[in-house]
Amino acid sequence: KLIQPSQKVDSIYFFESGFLHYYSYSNLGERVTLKVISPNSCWTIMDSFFHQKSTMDECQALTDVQYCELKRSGYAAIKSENQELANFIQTITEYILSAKVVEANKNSKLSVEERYLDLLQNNPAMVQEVPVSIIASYIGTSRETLHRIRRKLTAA
Amino acid sequence: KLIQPSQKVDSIYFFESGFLHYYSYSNLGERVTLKVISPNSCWTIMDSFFHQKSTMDECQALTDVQYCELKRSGYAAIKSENQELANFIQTITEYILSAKVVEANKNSKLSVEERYLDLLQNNPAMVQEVPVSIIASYIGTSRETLHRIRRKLTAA
DNA sequence: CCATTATTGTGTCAAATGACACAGTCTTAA
DNA sequence: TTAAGACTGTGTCATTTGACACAATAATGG
Repeated sequence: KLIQPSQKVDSIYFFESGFLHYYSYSNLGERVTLKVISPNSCWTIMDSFFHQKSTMDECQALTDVQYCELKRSGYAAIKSENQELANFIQTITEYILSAKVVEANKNSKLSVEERYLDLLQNNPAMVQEVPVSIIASYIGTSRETLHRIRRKLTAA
Repeated sequence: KLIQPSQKVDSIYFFESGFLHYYSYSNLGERVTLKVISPNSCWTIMDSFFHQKSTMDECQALTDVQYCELKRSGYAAIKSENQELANFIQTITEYILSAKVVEANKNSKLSVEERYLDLLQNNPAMVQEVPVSIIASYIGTSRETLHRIRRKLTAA
């Protein structure tokens, strides 16, 4: 539990290298992977960052990680700097929002196996470096079922 | 196919009454419900609206519908009106983005049955007025499995 | 009012999945 | 080098699910 136990998140992070595991627990106590954060990506727990709420989720490094941090005060400063920067941030926010919806819709349309194939295509490094059990939870299935899928794929 | 066949979406809509079915097709040709739009909510296909792309999804009214429309030009006009309105839109966008992520994370943690119970709690009108087959597709299961869940619930 | 269609309820059965158990492999630290 | 721990591979089995088929019940349109 290196990065977040159950606290307020006051920064946006940019990860230069390494993989992180963002997860939570279902009401049956089972750990659910919400996201695996890959290198060269921005991330924060938005609900906590925007609304200054404490989160119940957790995040921990799966490998060594290098990252930069933009504090809330820095974010606010950029927004109030001038109109252009504010507009730029608005554009980015719209972009991320749109991408989130597209991603959610894509997942609705894909089976577990298709999600795995999609991962293999778009993020092979993640498949290699992150434990199978976490990948399985991320695509919404059990370790064993993911293993069956992989066995089938190598057979072909 | 009353509202969108496969075209560009140039407006944000506000629905005053009625339910809409937003759906797409998997690569096996099976129809997948992406969202059921309830009354008193705002909606658009963001990827199409923000990036002026054409969508492959479809949307049709399930009941009589009353709505308002904000065209892209109107949206741009509001944003450029003055700094306060632009900031307000930024705040709303951040809010929606955060809510989307929270919703996606919640769904990851819930089983099909829990999603149905959640719907019953938070949107009983939708459960009553929208066909079971569409509700089933929306929560990610078959018509029959949803039926089994409902049978079990009424038995208890 | 009847006929047609859409939607819902239900049973059966094959297929997919998750849980469990355990063996194999790899890494790490003493 | 060995022991411990973590992760992976794999088989079995009970449960769940989806697909199919069809009856029952609305809803709709002449």
